[in-house]
Amino acid sequence: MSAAAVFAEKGFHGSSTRDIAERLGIKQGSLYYYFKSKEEALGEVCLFGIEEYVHRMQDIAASDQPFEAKLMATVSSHLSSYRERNEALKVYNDERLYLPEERRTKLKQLGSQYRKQLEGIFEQGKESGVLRPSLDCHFAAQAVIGLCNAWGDIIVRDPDMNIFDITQKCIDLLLNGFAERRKVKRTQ
Amino acid sequence: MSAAAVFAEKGFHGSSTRDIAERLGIKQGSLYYYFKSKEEALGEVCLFGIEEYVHRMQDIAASDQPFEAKLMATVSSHLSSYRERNEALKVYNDERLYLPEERRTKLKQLGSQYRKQLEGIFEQGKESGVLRPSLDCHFAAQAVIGLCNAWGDIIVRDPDMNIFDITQKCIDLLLNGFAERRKVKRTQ
DNA sequence: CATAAATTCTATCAATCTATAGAATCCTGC
DNA sequence: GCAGGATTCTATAGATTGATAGAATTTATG
Repeated sequence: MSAAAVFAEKGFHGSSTRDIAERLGIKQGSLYYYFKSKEEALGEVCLFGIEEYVHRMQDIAASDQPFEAKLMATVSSHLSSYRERNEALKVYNDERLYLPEERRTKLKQLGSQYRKQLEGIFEQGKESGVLRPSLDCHFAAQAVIGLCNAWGDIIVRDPDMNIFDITQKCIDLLLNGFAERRKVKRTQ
Repeated sequence: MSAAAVFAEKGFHGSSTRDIAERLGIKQGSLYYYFKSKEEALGEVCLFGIEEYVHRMQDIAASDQPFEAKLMATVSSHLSSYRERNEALKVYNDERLYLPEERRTKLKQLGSQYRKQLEGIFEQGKESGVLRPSLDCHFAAQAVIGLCNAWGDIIVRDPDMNIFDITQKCIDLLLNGFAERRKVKRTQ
């Protein structure tokens, strides 16, 4: 379903049904064989984008890996999904608020499921002693999502960007921050 | 100029000139006494948003403060600008790409000026020994901007959010990350 | 008050939009 | 090759859009 590409490029209100039909190689009227309305099409694109996204997170959260590996997998999956030009995720991020309330309930549920699972990963990191006990896991999860989406937007517009490099730097920021560590002797 | 509020809520293409006029308390046709076109109105809103934003950064960068204070001021200024419902900044972030190339040159210049000044602040942090010498200042600046915009979007939608709390946590993330520090003895 | 300038209004045009209806075409299985 | 469903087409309705023109009104200035 390649209406996603048009919505991603021009936004929901900026995309006419003619634009979408042209991308699909059919005429405008033929669209309504597939969709009851343009709004329904947006709903399906958003759902497709978030579903793929959530499924990957489910696999990561359920896997038997240490915290660091899960965080790495999360960031890597999130960023590479933009490189693969998964326009649907961008559409979910940018256009879902234009959907009427009834059409957003499923999206909201999936979105908060994703966030909660990411929070769970941070809880695991705390329990294993890798993360500070005082860490606000809700803040942490939102920060990861926000950071990845921001870099995702940059990646989408610059195909020459080195995703592996950015992934590494994001992980490093999330774990260690930018500050210099003082020279230390370990006590244990 | 309160077209900003309409653009921020409904997006550029989702806002009709009638919507904008209604918010201003005038009739649709009267708009064109002020704007040559709807696009020109968007350009002015974007410019207003980024200009205020850049001016604050200029003051911070030029000020005589240590690195940590400048970083704090940057994040604080960025986040509180969303609390003050500076819709124009949101419009700049979300809608500027719908402007034709010629109208975007000034915006691009201001945007990269902001980013460069923020990079300069990180350079200062490196020179003063607070930040790691290996830090990629371009990455760092983009990360700060992305993180603040992501939290800005959340703040705009939830007026009960504690901005001071978020500012603190963002600074803490940027400087120290989420990981636990091992127990250490300082050698110096 | 009178004149001019600034501002807003009404009315309207031409273009574009979403959506529908029914005809035309394509594909599949017998 | 023919029947029938699936898919696409054309044509069009009805609403909304951005923008313009000129009249009406308000505001400022002498």
